[in-house]
Amino acid sequence: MCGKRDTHVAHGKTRDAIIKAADDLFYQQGFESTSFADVSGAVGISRGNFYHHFKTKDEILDAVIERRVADRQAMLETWAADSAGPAERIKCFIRILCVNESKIRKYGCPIGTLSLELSKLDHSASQHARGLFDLFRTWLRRQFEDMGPTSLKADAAAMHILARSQGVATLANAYPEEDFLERETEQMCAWVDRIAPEPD
Amino acid sequence: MCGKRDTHVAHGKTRDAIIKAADDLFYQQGFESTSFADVSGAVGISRGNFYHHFKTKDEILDAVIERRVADRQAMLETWAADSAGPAERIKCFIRILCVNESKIRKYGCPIGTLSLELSKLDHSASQHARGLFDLFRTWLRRQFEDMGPTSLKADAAAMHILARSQGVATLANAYPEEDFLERETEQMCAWVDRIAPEPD
DNA sequence: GTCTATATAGAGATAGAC
DNA sequence: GTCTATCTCTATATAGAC
Repeated sequence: MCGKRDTHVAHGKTRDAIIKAADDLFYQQGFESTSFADVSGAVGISRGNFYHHFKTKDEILDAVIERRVADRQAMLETWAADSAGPAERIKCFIRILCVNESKIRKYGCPIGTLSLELSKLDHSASQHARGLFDLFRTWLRRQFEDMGPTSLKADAAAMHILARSQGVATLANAYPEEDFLERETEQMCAWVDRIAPEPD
Repeated sequence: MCGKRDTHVAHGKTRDAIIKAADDLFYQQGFESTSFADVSGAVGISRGNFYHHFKTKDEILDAVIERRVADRQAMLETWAADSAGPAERIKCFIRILCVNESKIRKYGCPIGTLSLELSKLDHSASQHARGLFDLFRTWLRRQFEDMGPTSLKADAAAMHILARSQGVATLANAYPEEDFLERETEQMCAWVDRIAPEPD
């Protein structure tokens, strides 16, 4: 109809500000321990105003997940556009651990920690949050497929890289003082090179 | 003085029952979202009685962590006693993922999820909880040392195995339907064999 | 040691004025 | 669209009887 904007609701600066603030706070403090007061305080609006934009806390959560999906999707597209081959693209993924090192040390992985928290809360948005993993899984699988025949199935390789990234993030959070994050990412990159078939 | 019991307070069946119930609930629901009502309900006592045993919620948390430490320590000692060489012992560690598969799928790793939650809550018991990781890290390091000269430093190898276990647990929680847990643990065992020096 | 109140604070959520 | 005021529920924690 009016071009670019295909998503249902995107109106309002305040709404976007709420989502942005909630995104940060959910990451830093966790979903459950972040209150409306925290978010509205961060945005600089009253608690009452809140409910004009979101009827429930779960609605904000959904919006935050959507925001994260859009953000990561854009990131993946950038890598796909910028990098030479599939191996190099996969290494881009691995290196976000280094790029976001300080945040990961403080708060862990934004996707993994949210997934675990919602799982424990037995929250209905658990599946929605898993879509974030799906995004990376599918993208990684695609890259491994593009590599040609590898020793491991493309999806298994994708899950392997995902799992190792998650583990590194969790331990980097528990042991923030280590240089272990860099060491592990290098090992992971070496692993990618090892399973990649030699170029003709 | 009276032999075995060297820890300060161990009196009381009710106290132990509270710790046990809290341990389970903290694992299943998370620390923050577990209320006194939940725990006292599970034990079958009144909320008021609670405060005769624990003055604050943080005190229960400390007791739960202590309980987990003791439990894991006993487990490690069993493996050290039962298994032939260091490589076999390390594989015992790796295989707890399989042994506890159904719980891990539902709730993740009890150590990793607690560590991440307390980290996000910026909770003072965060360091205490890291002691659980330390336990495994030190034990694993010891096993790698006992292997003789390996391609990786013993502590780096220990952290590597810890990280991969954490990652597998997180993804197994997000994707409970996969047989990916088994595949990954086999890969990890193969990795251990690969870095182990050949027996003379 | 266990119970029944109760105090207090904070959460999510609503109503209605501007 | 934003505000203040308020409702309701639940959480941790306390007091005091048995």
